[in-house]
Amino acid sequence: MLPSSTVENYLKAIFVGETHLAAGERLVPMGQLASTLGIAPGTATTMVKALAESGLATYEPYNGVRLTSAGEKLATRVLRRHRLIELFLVQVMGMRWDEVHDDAEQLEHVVSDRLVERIDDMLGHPEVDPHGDPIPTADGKLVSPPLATLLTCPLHTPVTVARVTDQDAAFLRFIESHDLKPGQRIEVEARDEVSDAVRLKGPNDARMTIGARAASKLLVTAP
Amino acid sequence: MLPSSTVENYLKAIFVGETHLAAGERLVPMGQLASTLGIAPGTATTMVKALAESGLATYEPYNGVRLTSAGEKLATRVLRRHRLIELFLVQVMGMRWDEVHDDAEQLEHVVSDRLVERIDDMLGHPEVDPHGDPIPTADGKLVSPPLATLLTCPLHTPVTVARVTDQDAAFLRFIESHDLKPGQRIEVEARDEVSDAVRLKGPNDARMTIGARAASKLLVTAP
DNA sequence: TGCGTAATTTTGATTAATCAAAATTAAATC
DNA sequence: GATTTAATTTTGATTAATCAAAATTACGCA
Repeated sequence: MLPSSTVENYLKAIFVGETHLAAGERLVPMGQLASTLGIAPGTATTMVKALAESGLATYEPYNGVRLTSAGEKLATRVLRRHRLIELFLVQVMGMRWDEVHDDAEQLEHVVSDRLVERIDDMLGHPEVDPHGDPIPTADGKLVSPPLATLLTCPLHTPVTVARVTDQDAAFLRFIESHDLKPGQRIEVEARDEVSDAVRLKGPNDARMTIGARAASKLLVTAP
Repeated sequence: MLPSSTVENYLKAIFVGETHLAAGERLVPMGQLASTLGIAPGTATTMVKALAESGLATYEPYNGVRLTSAGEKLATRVLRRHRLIELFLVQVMGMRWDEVHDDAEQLEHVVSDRLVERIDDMLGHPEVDPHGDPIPTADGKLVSPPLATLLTCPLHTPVTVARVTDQDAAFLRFIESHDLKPGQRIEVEARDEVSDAVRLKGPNDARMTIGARAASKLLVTAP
């Protein structure tokens, strides 16, 4: 029984939910799952029980859900397709990086393995998508090196933007227009708790100040 | 309310069903619709009533179904996407013409208008897909010049293969391996009712004999 | 013109995915 | 520790799409 688009979306959401878990936590809460999928809480409960029934997830009532290795395998397959498609749409189809997410969200559920591998070949087996998100290998392996954010990296030290963890189009356009896309060398000059702000020196020594919430979405390579 | 994949498939099936109708007929019979969609007859009846309800089709109980102009418009949009995608998969992705149908069948329901138009631009606004099927324009116009088949074209007269009206992979590979793809110049040398056979002279003066059923699937431009 | 066959429609059920709202459980506060 | 609050689960319904099998209608033919 191959998974429906709905099941694939649940698996993906649980998978990324797990990666956002605080250290030590092991289960994604139902409420979070429901809200990232935009469904009613009761629906999530019902569906997760079904996932557990078919061996794709482990469900602990009132505590949350976690993927089994079978579930993880499927989830990384979906992520692989999604990220390869995003990169394909940018590199080959000439679309902007802020407009490919929705298309990829649909296409990821219908592209054949044959087509995905053609895309992978055509792109030269890339390791990351346009946002810097790592692309799982065909056999489900996903390496995501631990990265600092602009809130945690050292001050006055050049770092390279590696990843932008927000797919919102307006945010992505902001990042692009301020030369903060993955690959750019930047430096944090100051952080201020009170004003909730982070001052940066971008490429060409451009100065800018962004909010802490935005800063936390920019991942950079340690020094 | 945008149409579901299922509705799009019904519209497409009715549309092509209409084109296969004998001259003078106006309605696609339910049985035919059900069998091309691979569903039970009762299901087709139920669904077609719903299509009529939403103004996409005209339904005459016991007689059949026909698209309204609204239904036709949607059907040609789906056909446009399908055919552009098939050509894209062959031309850009380097897939074989006999393996693109199934992918296109899925992709046609999820590609955005933006992506379709990118594909159309990239291909230079093509008029036909790899099988010679005409591609509807963005505003729903579809011109399909009346073509002869290898059963109806004049004997001993060079003609050009224009269209292959069967998506079966094995059949398409046969056509390709005998140099009978759209664009090739060929000539019918003889037809025999009794043996149900058609003798052809292909490119490079290659001789071959094919069955009438196969011959009827090869459309050619009048002399 | 009536009868049998074939096509079509109805009927009753099923599955997947969903919601709203009620009921329950766990956590947090006092 | 008792009580309020927040999260979660249950319950009862709904919608889209489907099937199998029974009932009906139309059509060809003798």
